[in-house]
Amino acid sequence: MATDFTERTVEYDKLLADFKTLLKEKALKFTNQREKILETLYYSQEHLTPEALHQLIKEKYPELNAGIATIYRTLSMLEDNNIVSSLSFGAQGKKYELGAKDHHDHMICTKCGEITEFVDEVIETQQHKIADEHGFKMQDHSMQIYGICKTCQEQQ
Amino acid sequence: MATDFTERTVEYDKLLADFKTLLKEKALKFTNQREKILETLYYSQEHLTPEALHQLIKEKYPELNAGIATIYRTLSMLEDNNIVSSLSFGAQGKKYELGAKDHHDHMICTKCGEITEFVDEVIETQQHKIADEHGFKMQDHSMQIYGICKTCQEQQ
DNA sequence: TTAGATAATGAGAGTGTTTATCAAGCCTTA
DNA sequence: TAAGGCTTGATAAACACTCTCATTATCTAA
Ligand SMILES: [Mn+2]
Ligand SMILES: [Mn+2]
Ligand SMILES: [Zn+2]
Ligand SMILES: [Zn+2]
Repeated sequence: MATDFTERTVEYDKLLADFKTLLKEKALKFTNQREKILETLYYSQEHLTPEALHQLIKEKYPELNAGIATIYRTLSMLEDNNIVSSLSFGAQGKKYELGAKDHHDHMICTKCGEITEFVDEVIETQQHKIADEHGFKMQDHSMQIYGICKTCQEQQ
Repeated sequence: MATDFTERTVEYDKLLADFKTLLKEKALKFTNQREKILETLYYSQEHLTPEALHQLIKEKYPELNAGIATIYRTLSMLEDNNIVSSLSFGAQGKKYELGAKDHHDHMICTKCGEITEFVDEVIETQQHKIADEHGFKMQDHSMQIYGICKTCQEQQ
C-alpha cells in the first residue's frame, strides 16, 4: 500500500507532465521558475498570496532568484489555463490555490483566518436555478461563509 | 398616497436621524462631509467605489471640497457600524452600498459589469446548515454569481 | 551538438488604490 | 464663547500589482 508521500509524488508527477504538455501545445517554455511555482503550490496545499508564494520559493530555492513579477505572470498564466484558481476575500489581495482539485467553496474564520473548504450540491444546483430565472448565463460563482471556527469558539 | 420621492425623503430622514444618534452615542461628530456621504449613498442607490462616490460628491457639492481620505475614512466607519456593506469583486477594488436594505446576494455580468441583486431562501437556509455541520458559528456570508446578463447575450 | 529564433526573466519604474501623518479647522458642551 | 478634542484635506507613504526592457534561458532544427 502506497504511503501518502508516494501518492502525492505520483499525483504531482502527473500534474507536472500535464503542465509540460500544455506548455508545448501553446509554444510556451518550461522554465525552472514555472516548475518551482507549480511544485510549491502543490506541496504547500494552501491558499497563498503571490507574496507568500514568493517568500516560500525564495526560502527553498534562493539560488533561483525568482522575481515577484514572474510569480504574478505565472499565476495569471496558470489561472488562464485553469490550473490554479483565485479567491478574493474581504480584505485586499487575492489568494491562489491549485485548481486541480474539484470546485469548492470556502468557510473563513474571522478570528484565526482558518479556511475550510466544502461542496454542497443543494447550493450548486440552486445557483444555476437562480441564474436561469434571471436569464443570466452563469459562468462561475464564489461563495464564502464567515464566522467563528470550532477551535476559536472553544478557546473563548 | 405618498409619491416615491416623499417616501424616499421620509426614509432618508429616518436614516439620517439614526446616524446622528449613533454618532452621539459614540462621541463622534456630525460633519458636513459625513452628511453628504450618507446622502449620496442613499440617493444614488448604487454600488459605488470610493472613487465614484468622491466624484459624485465633488460634482454636487464642489464647495465642500471633500478629500478622498475622508471618503475612505467615512466608509470604513459606516461599515464598522453596519450602515454600509462592501463587496469585493475579483478585479477592481471594493464597492459600497447602504446596508439599510435587506440582505441580498449579487449576480455580476462579466461583460458590462451590471449587478443584479437577489435573495434566495433555499441558499440562505442551506448556508446555515453547512456552517452547523462544521461546528462553525456563522456570522455572515457573501455569494456572487458571475456570468453574462440577458442584454449582453442578446447583443452577441 | 550547435546556433539561431524567440519566449521568459529580473530589476526597477510606473500605476492605481488605500492608509498614515499632521497641522489647521470645525463641533460639541459647559 | 472658549476650550478640547474629533475631523479634515493635503500629501507622503505603503501596497498590490503591471509594464518595460535589456539580458538570459529554452527550444528546435540543422
Ligand atoms: Mn480552496
Ligand atoms: Mn447590493
Ligand atoms: Zn478560528
Ligand atoms: Zn451585461
